[in-house]
Amino acid sequence: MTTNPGPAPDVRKPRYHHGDLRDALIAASRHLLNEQGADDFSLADACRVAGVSTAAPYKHFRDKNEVLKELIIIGMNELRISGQQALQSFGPTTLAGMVAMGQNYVAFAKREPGLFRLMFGRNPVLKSDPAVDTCCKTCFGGVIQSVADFCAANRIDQDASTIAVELWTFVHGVASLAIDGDYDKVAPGLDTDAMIAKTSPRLLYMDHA
Amino acid sequence: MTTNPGPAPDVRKPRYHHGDLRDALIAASRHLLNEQGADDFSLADACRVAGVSTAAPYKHFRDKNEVLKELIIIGMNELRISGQQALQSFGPTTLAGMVAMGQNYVAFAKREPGLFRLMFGRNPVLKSDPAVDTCCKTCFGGVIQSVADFCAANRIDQDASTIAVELWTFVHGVASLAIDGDYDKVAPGLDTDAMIAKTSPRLLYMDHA
DNA sequence: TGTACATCAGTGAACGCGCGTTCACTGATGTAC
DNA sequence: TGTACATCAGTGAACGCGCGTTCACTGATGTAC
Repeated sequence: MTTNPGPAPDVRKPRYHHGDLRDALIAASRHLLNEQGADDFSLADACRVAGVSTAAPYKHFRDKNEVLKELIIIGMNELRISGQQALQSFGPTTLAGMVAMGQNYVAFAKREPGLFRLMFGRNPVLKSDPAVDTCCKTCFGGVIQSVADFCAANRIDQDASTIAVELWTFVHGVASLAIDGDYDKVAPGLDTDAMIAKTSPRLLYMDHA
Repeated sequence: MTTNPGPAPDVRKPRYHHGDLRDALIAASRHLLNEQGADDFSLADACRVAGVSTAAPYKHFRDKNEVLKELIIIGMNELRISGQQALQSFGPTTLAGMVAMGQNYVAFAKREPGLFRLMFGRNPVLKSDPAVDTCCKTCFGGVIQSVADFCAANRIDQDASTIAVELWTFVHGVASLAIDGDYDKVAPGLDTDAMIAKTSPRLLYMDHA
């Protein structure tokens, strides 16, 4: 705001008050989650990355699960929004838009494999949280609505939510096998974007259109 | 063999020598894996189930990873064999056979979710083991060969291994979303067998046959 | 058939480790006067 | 503008816990004589 803001506080030197530890811990946790896997993640590691003591998080989060819950919500929102953007960029009722949304799903998983596994892995304690639950349903519901719109616009005479679940299932399979390294065993270097583009028309009953 | 074998050793009473601890530990580990999740599995738990001290496994396995590796190999073999059986029971080049193989894959995952996640989850240390690697490739390769045979017999003019990977991807997506409870959020009570039966013809280019 | 002995599958106690969480504390910051 | 004080985000030491693994041992079993 001012032209001469004075000497900025030296950010390199650790200060007693971090200033934005909450966000820093979320960022550190997210980074570690993706870097070293969802199973091995420890809050203590995140503290080390953020440069604070292991007791510091408890000033901002009730416990470790609160951090993980927030990460799930953040991830679900980002996945939903980026999916909608991918869809809109090609037109919400176009095959290309559907393909882009699927490719975006897999790109997200590849970019943030640990976060993706946290979001979709079995974890009843985290997923039964009302805020998390709502967020997941909003994300998945958005996909289904998009496919429903597509079906209506393209006069596809099938139950839209059935097709949506099938499409979701397929791209989720792609994402899972890709980030878990299972494709490497039998189809190394597989072009998952191409596979999604090739498969989507069949799943959407547009193979012979 | 004898008509009067004499008093059998009381199996209920724990003996000093277990007799078949190796198999018992594998069985206990498998049970716990499926019961309480792959992430939380501990060898100490398996020892408790088997009724031995936590040092006992080291007479039969080098370390915990050796147990997990063996479980992956066992699971992969069972999955491969049961898949072939499902296929054969309907005829190896029939659509019904393909569907049955896919349904068998998902049934396996639902029956043994922990083992399934261990088999397919990211775990470079375990999966880089030569025996495990070979076993995985044999299992996946068998599926691809089966789909190739199907394509050849049904004069499907597409690359068989591409179709095989697509089919595998889809059923893997079904299995993952089912056992991780993600379907529950948006499609509770989903009939996954029906979905596989409904989707397979499209994936196999037999929709309008 | 009975005895001495080698084998080795089990024990149980101990180790070091890293974790999540708690606790009394400390010191930087903002505000009231 | 300067000072007293409340606030509260941080510290660091400690806790209990369960884990994987090692170790010297023990006792059941099979075999040689």
